[in-house]
Formats: sequence, structure tokens, C-alpha cells
Amino acid sequence: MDIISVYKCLCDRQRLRILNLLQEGPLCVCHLMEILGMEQVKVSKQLLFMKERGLVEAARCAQWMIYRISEGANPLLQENLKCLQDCAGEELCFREDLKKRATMMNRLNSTESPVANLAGSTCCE
Amino acid sequence: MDIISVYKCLCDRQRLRILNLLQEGPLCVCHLMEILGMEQVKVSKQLLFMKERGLVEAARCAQWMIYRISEGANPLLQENLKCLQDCAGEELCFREDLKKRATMMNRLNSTESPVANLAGSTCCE
DNA sequence: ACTGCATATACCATTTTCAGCATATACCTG
DNA sequence: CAGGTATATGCTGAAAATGGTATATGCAGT
Repeated sequence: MDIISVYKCLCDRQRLRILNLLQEGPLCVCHLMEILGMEQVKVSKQLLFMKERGLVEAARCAQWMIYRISEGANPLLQENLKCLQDCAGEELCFREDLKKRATMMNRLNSTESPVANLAGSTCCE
Repeated sequence: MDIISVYKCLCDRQRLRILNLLQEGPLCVCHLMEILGMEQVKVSKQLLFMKERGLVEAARCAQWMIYRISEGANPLLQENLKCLQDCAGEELCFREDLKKRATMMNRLNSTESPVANLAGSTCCE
């Protein structure tokens, strides 16, 4: 995973939002869709783009595909994601996405949905 | 200058090499050409790309155009350039470019070429 | 005004990326 | 195996980026 590939992934708002969310922990495609308000095709394609370049990795869990930041991801990626909240400036979506994520997690945990386990990644490990 | 624009500039090797050099101080197009071994058109086009996005700014000095990292550049840019040497991994060109720059500067200073002043940006300010 | 140097721009072809739509695959449940 | 859910892939067209070549512009010296 070379630097250029990392930056190529970071230079699109959709991908940046996805990475921002995954940095907090693994998520399945449908949860990403819900939080981001994006269509399934778009999410899947962007994830593929990043998987091909080694930034994220996927694990199937029943019908779901759980995506996460790759184990051996270039530290450059982590560094950039870390300061995303501060560097985003006028772009509020990154902050809001994390809020939505938190809200969704609470909801899943309280309803004891089986998907909650996926989101918490206690599954398929 | 939004984050996406910064990353769009960082995601190309040629641009990254140019920024890496400019981070050490302003340079004119012909010096960039010499250090990078790139054709004039390519250098000019990449500089234009970055100027349009606010990462670099230019000042004419006689026949030369002196480029530098923009005053109000997003701190994100500086941060990424700072760790470029470490993060580049196998990509040795970034280190080597800086060496070439240093060598060129010495040469210019010793020959008392008028261009040395440009490189040191004591001109057109 | 003419020449040469430094740099920018225009034009064209190629490639990459991106969006939209349709369809396929994998898994689960009954 | 039939039907539903979750996700991936294929196809097409538009937009953006990239490379190559030629030409234009601005400045300095004669």
C-alpha cells in the first residue's frame, strides 16, 4: 500500500466519510448506507476501490459483509483520519456522521438486534 | 481550500514531489524541471493544477516564475509534507529530490549566479 | 524591432474515475 | 427449492485527469 494509493482514497468525499466511520470500528454495508444516506451500489463500489488498494478489508458474516480499516494499513492513513474532525473546517458532515453512528449503535444495543453484534464486531472473528 | 482539494493534489507522484521540494523553500519552474528531470509542460501543468486549488502561489520575477507553498495553506498540507520522508517507504525519490535540491543550491551560491537569489527568494518580495 | 530564454496555454487523444441502471451472487428462512 | 435480504458485478455514458505536441506570451538584451 503505497502513499499515492492512500491519497487517492482520501481525495473523494464519499470515501473519506466511509473511512471516518470505519476508524471508529467495523461496520457492514447496510449500516454505512444508513448513516451516509448513500445508495448501496455507491457504498459497495467505494469499498471495492479502497479494498483493491489495501486500505480496508472485508469479512463475510452470514449475509453481511463487515468492513474495517486494514490491519496493516499505512500509518499515514490513521494520522490523517485522526485529525479529520479538526481539519475538516466548514465540512460538518464528518462530525455528524460520527454522531449518527453513535445513535445507531445505541439503538441497536437497546433493541438487542443480532446486527448489534456485527456492528460491535464480536462476530466472525 | 478544502480538504478534498488538498488530497487531490497529494494523490499524484509528480505533484507530491513538487510539493516536497517547495516545502523547503520557493523555486522557479526551471529549477523544478532540473531536479525532477521533468519536461517543462508537465511541471507547469501540475503547478497550475495546484494553484487553482490554492496550494501554491506564484510570483513573477523577471523571466522567472517563483512558486511557493501558499501562505494560507491548509495545515493538513504541511503535516503531510512533514512526514513524507518517513512515510514514503520504498519510494526513495523524495529523499533524493531534496539532496539534489541542496546540491543545486550550493552550486548556485558558489557561482554567484543571479538565479541563486531567486532560489533564495530574496527577489520580488 | 529582433532574438532568445522562461513559462503558459491550446488542442487532441487516451485513460481513469464516477454515476446510473440492471443483474448476478451469496446467504438465510421456511 | 422458493423467496427474501445483503452485497457485488457488469455495462454504458459522462466527466475529469494525464500525456504529447504545438504555439503563444512575457521579459531581457542587443
